[in-house]
Amino acid sequence: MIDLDLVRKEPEKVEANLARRQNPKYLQLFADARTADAEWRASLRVADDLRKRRNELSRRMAEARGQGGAPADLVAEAKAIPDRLREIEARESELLGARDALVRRLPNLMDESVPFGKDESENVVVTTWGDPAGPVPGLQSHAELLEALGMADFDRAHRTSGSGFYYLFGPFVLLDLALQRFALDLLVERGFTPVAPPYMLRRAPYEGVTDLADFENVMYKVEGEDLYLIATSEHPLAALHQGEILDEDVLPLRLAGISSCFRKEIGGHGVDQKGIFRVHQFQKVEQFVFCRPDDSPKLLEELRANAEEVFRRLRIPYRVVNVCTGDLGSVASKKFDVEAWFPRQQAYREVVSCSNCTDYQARRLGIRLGKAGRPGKSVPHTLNSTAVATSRALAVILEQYQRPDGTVEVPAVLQPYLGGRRELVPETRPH
RNA sequence: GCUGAGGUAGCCUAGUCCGGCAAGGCGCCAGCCUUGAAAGCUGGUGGGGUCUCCCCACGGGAGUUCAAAUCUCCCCCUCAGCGCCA
Repeated sequence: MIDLDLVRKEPEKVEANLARRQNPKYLQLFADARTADAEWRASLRVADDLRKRRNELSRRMAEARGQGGAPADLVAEAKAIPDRLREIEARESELLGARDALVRRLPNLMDESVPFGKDESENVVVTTWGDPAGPVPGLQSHAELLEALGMADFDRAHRTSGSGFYYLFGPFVLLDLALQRFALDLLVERGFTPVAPPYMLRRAPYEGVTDLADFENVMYKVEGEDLYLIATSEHPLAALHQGEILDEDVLPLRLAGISSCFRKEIGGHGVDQKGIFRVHQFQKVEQFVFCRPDDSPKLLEELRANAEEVFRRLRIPYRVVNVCTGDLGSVASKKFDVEAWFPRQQAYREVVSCSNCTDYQARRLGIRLGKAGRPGKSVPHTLNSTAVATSRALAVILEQYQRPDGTVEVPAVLQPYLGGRRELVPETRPH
């Protein structure tokens, strides 16, 4: 949620920022929000005047209580107020509800360095690392390869759970765990605290952290409970300090979340239909930060550097793009994507998303900055970035480290986590 | 799941039985005092507005009433005990 005070005091600035999104619906939303706010404030004055009169009369009647009672005309006036007030207050709360609903739907204000563009094709490449290999004849898709290795079963998973699910087996499961532990160790080395969060959240905190428009499309709801499966550990990490006052002196808080992630909407199909690239469930190690407002640009670079380091150590070629105005979601103020090179597809595909959400999530979650136990008026900033999502990273490893004979080299940095195992070779499962 | 106790400002608490301007403490801020600090003293310390004044705010909502933290109803959450359980 953006700062209502800013909407009132510097509407031109907010409007200009929203205009860069090139989506007329936001400008309309903004205009509607301002109108609703003005109407609510006008209505509030009328109600305030009436409440003032009621309080006056009420006070005088209390004073007159022991002295023969209040004059009849006062009583008559007082008795007439509640009905009128009920009507005005109903209108007032309706206007306030409408105002809040509109304001909450406004997207975050974008950082000035976000490049102007219409969609993801206009994201701006800011860094490239490694050599993107040319086409390799006979290179198998990660799904085919996994099945040939005997380390995944997609058909049975589709039967038991539907498409977008998978069974993994044997050493590949250990590789998944190795990747998580590798990323987590890297973050711990850099001052992050590992966090194992709840995998389900109530709706109220969830509304604080996500784009509400996406909510119903993405979230799995637990039937009969006010609980939703998390789409990323970013969400419970952000909600960790819901309603609290964070002491400036303890910031920044660097958290490394580790969890399974659950998503209903998994996007397009085609080349990814089978496999682990687009799935309903995957593991992710996530970086999350609460910080002072001034520090968030610097921390965005820090998170991005950590994410890049994961892929450098894995020796996976990648590039980083600065996500343009037309492709930026509604929560982030600025976002980098790290895109790994998938040789079979001859394309860079997103493996990391690294965002500065400024005060947008924190304000919705009712988190305030404070000092020495005293609440202040400002709101901390939050940032998040993938360290590694194992589904995507494993998919790219299977393409990059695949050998012509159908075996797979284990990336050097992961070997210590696998007891020194250096390759994946076909296995016969006893079932 | 059952039973019980709770939810009041940044924190802790009183007020609820019996309706009438939300009291006190801690912490924090400012001033005085001091070589400096502590202590002490004085004042301030939720949100909003048409800002010497007024309105709102006691978990949320509805109701009764001239008037609700207080009475009635519904709901939410937390804790404790019991039950179940990897």
